[in-house]
Amino acid sequence: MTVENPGSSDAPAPAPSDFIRDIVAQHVAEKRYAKIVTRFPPEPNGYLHIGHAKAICLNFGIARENNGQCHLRMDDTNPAKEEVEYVDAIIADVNWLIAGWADHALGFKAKGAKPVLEVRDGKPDFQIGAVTSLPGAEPFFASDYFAPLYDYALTLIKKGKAYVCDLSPKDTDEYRGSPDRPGKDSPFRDRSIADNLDLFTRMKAGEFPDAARSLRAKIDMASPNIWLRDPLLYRIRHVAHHHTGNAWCIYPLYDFAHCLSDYLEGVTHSICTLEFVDHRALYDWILESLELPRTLPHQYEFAKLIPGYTIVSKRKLLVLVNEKIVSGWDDPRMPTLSGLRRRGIPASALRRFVIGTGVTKHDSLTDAAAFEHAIREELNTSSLRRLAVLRPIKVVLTNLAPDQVIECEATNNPQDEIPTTRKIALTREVFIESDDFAEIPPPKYFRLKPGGEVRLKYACIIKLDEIVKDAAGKLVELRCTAELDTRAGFPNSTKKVKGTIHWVSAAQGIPTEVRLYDRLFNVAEPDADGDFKSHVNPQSLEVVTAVLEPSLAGARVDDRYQFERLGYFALDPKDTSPAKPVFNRSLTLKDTWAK
RNA sequence: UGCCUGAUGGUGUAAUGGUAGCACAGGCGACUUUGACUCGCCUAGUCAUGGUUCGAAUCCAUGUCGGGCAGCCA
Repeated sequence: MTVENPGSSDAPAPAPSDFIRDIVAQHVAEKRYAKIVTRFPPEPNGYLHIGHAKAICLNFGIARENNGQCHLRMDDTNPAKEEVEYVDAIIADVNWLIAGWADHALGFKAKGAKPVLEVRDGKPDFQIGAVTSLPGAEPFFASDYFAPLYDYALTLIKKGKAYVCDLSPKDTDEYRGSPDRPGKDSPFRDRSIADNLDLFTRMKAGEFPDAARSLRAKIDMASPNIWLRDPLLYRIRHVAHHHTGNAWCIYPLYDFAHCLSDYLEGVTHSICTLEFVDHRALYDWILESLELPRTLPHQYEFAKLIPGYTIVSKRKLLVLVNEKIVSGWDDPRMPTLSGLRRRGIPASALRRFVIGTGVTKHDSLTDAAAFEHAIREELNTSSLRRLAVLRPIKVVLTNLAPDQVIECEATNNPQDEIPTTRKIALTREVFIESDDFAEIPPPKYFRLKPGGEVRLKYACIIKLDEIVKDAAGKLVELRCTAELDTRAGFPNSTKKVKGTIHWVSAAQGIPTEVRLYDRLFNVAEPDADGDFKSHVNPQSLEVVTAVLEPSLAGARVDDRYQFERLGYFALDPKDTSPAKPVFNRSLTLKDTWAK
């Protein structure tokens, strides 16, 4: 996935400055690079989540702001964990998240384009095929570089900087020492270059079983930095790879593959999270040891986003999926991009949030309220107001004839500069929210109560006359009088009552199902005690019956709605059918009364 | 007890030797045919101790506390 940035009159909004952007800006001022190139390199072993959104916005954002390019690259060097399903999901998620930036040309390369190995100054060099814009574009794959990577390994061996080691995984561990105790040299460390070349070639040829041998960098077994204690570069794995099939039985490890993939793609700024700080010395060592002809990339690290009330570890999210605690990776309660998308969260809100958290070098827990605020800010301006009643109770307006229909005008979005309206029908029988009636009201209850008055939004004020119950004492209906002269345009239209509630005509409403989501966990740091499963919020999903105003029959998956006084809702893209719309609640409205 | 790295209101951040600011959250009030939105006001902070300096969140020293690193994972 790479696309040249053609520049645009629609310049990106000024991004808040941060220490990485400051570094890039300085490099641009120095004209250190011909073009700024970044990359977003997920391993396709799971779905992208909100933490990745930050890395995506950072990398694609920096490229965009500097007229550069950002590559979506599958960091697929471990075939045992990776699947095509994940590759496809990652592509879809990235496309969704940066869709609003697509005109700025980011990240995909021409379909089928492969890097081309060249020789420059007697050394192997590498050129990416032409980059292009969508459609038909595809992401980069680290596995596309297996051949040149193998050649670089050979070069390292020839320089005496790498050797084939026969130590078992267990012994390798043993020899590595510990943080406060130096390691000791492998007995195979001083093999001749010829032997190493022979052995490594045979490793590639498949002569040895898994883990029988490995290729290691020859650095320093006593280094205080553990990652410099002769780290493994290649391991033997007789397993098919999702992208390269059975072409290889040796696979490079992250540290070897990553820096060289960056180099091959012409990446200038390789931005990753803090846990790789210790790896930077190795990143540089490999690149420098190879004495490469072109400008080298450099690694910069930032603190990952840790949102409250959820978990983002792929391994643990997988547990939620496998143990069916959620319905799948795209369950609307999941912090995955696909889950958030299905829940109805706009990509723009996610971008607004992650950009707003800033970029620093210290870990921090981000308040869930900050995310919710970003979502409401987006949705408040863009969503269509509609009336929908959850857990309905029936109200009979006794002074209306059974077939009487009173047309009322409702505003579609009061935030619009010139708001449009639609017609809704007031009929003798309507539904109201059961929460909007209390037989024994708490203090300061503004809604419907015995002897009380309340306004039906966009219609008129009603007065409660009688509460009808069945033999068992269960509420059957509320009998009220409609004060028709309090409608808009009538003499008493300005009459004030404390409460205004929403409603839907019983005759015209659409009965359906609405899914109410809440936080998946009931504590801010679910895994603080290592037992996240015990903190799952049992009320994170509630399915309720609802009645929707008739215009919602034409609801579209891409539209966002605010059910007035309830929150923001969107059609569930999976479970909605023409016969039955299913709405997901993306988020409630802010509710100061609930406190 | 090795190496790396960090510390600013409750939370997230800005200030790059010169008035500690912004946002979220919280509180009070105004407005309101959404207890929403919007608007106004308020609460609250530089880890500690020294030093350099006319002046320190920023530079230096020491300490304290936190995070990361010992996969043939990324």
